[in-house]
Amino acid sequence: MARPQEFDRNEVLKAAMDVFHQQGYGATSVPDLVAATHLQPGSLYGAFKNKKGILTEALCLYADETAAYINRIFASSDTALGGVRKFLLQQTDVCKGESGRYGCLMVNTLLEMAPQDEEIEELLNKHLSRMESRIAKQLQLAKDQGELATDKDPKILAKFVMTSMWGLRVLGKTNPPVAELRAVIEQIVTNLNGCAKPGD
Amino acid sequence: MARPQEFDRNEVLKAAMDVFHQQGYGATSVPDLVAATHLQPGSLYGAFKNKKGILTEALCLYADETAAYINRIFASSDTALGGVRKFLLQQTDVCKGESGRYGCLMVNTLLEMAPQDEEIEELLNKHLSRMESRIAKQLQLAKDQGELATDKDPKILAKFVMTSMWGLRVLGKTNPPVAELRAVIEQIVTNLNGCAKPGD
DNA sequence: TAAATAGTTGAGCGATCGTTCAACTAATGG
DNA sequence: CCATTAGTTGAACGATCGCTCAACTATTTA
Repeated sequence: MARPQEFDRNEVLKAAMDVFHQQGYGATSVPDLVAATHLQPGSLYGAFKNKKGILTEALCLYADETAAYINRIFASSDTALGGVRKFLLQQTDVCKGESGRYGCLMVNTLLEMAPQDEEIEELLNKHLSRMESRIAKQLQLAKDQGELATDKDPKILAKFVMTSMWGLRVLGKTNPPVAELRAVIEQIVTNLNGCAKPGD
Repeated sequence: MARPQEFDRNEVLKAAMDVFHQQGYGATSVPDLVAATHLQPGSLYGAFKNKKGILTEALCLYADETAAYINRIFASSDTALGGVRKFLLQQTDVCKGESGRYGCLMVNTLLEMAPQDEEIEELLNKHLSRMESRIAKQLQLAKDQGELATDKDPKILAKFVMTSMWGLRVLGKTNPPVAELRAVIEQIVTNLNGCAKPGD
């Protein structure tokens, strides 16, 4: 085995992820990453091949964290449809304030790099569609349990939820008053409620 | 007056705007701009001060074109609310295909540069809120003409329309099948229809 | 404990970045 | 028609970019 690595790979990735999240990929220099991770260029390149390799793994970490976040929300909801509603309502906190101004790392990176960088584009589409599938699954569950009107398509609704969330992430970038953010989200949730089975 | 400029300032800006739109600000080099505008660095810097100056004016041009586009749609609609509906439905064409993958220059730039670059952030917020005001004005008109339920706030609805549009621009980046794009837009328009005065 | 292996260090590489400017060119004004 | 003014040119500047690698260090194996 010889000499072992002195750093925790996940800690390093978390630090790199934060820098990419706050500054974007292009605006983040290798010296920035060196400062954030406390690793010298050689170690960084030894562990991740190159700058894009660091981004790739940081995106996977971010996607995993997001997936875990969604699962937590769905798990803590009384009804299936209520879980999706809760997810949207939680976007108030996600999008408000200083953290809201950093937006979503996946959306930021998609807009910065696609369609120029096909590799990153493909990776992001994979992560995003995984997220969409999780929401679609939840909506299918809602439908199975009779919470959703029978003429609604969970897959389309999941796409709508994703699209709404993306829009909210952009809205968060404009540093809006929390009241406005909440009002827009309520408008979106109203739409979702309109898809519920009449009488519920 | 001495020697006159040999180039058409608007043509040059249009060319620069296209490059920024397709590649993003950071990924666009000055040689890229030189190639696209057919101006030498000296002329470019003489006319626009620096790279960011070019972006600034390109953003203004883009915002003006967008404003003109919205006005055209609103002017060609029978009813006020129908204009907003038409605007959303038109996003199918805006977001689909190759051009859809370039997204919205304003959203792209906002996500790339804010909150790091406060100057660009402020400029974009100005352009975007001008657009939002135009939509709010149209929705107020709809309300005045009794097309909108009396408990609806045109300003909030305008924010909702903007947010939906941003989400759709991100969706366009993922290169979705046109049918999916249309289905999501229909879901959004359904929401807007739910705000119409009952019985219309 | 010596040889082998793997990780760390940071100076420095070539390439490219945004920008400048001296030389040149074309118009205007006296 | 020459001096003045303004625009164009493109080579070249210093800064910074992403990245490499020889020297060094720590750990394992024989």
